[in-house]
Amino acid sequence: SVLVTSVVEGYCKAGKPKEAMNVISFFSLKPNIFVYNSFISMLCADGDMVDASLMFQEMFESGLLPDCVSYTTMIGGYCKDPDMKRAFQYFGKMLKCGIKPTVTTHTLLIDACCRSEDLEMAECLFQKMKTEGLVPDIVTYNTIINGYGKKGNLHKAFMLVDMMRSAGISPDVTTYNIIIDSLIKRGFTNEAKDILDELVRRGISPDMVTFTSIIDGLSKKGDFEEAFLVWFYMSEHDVKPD
RNA sequence: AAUCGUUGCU
Repeated sequence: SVLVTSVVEGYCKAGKPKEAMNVISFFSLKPNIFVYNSFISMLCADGDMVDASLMFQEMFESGLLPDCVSYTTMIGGYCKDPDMKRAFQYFGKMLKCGIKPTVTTHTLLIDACCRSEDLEMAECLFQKMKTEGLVPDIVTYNTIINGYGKKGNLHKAFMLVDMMRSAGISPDVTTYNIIIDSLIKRGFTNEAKDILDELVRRGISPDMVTFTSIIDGLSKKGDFEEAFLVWFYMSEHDVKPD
């Protein structure tokens, strides 16, 4: 069993989840739900939704009922694909099975809707989750702020920052990075700098993402001197790498 | 203990 574990681990680390699962079934071992979810997650990360859905089905047929994480993982896989039709199919399936989608499930779908430029659907999910008694967290807010920001609707993005504050959630470095990147990509360089100042004033440390976002934006604008100054500022201060 | 969601460049 120690041997099996290490062989399975080896296959997983080598990025071969299918082979690892074959080893498990060869020894007629019954994976539990955590093992199944981990494997489904690996396949989804690989973009292999064919095998992910096969494994989801296999889990079902072996008598293990997929849980919220199983469904959310599958939805996440299809959102990345992106195959929103199937993503929403799984969303419907989990509702039908009486499994309550979580904040994570909704955030995942909101993010995918934003990426497919369907801000209406994103907004709809955002409203719906609240009526179901779910409380959007900082990731949900950052996700939808990013959706509006990237689309150039900065007014709405700032409104959502206010909304999250009223909900008692303080914007974090990711929130600021999203706003700064959205501004700079639309050419609002000075406004982006103001936000950078605000971030520092609030005691948040800018990170690598903050600066690469600014430097990239300035370079694409052809403002290499400014870009260099920011780079210089960055090397003078201790910027946390990821 | 171990499985799902958000920001830049590449």
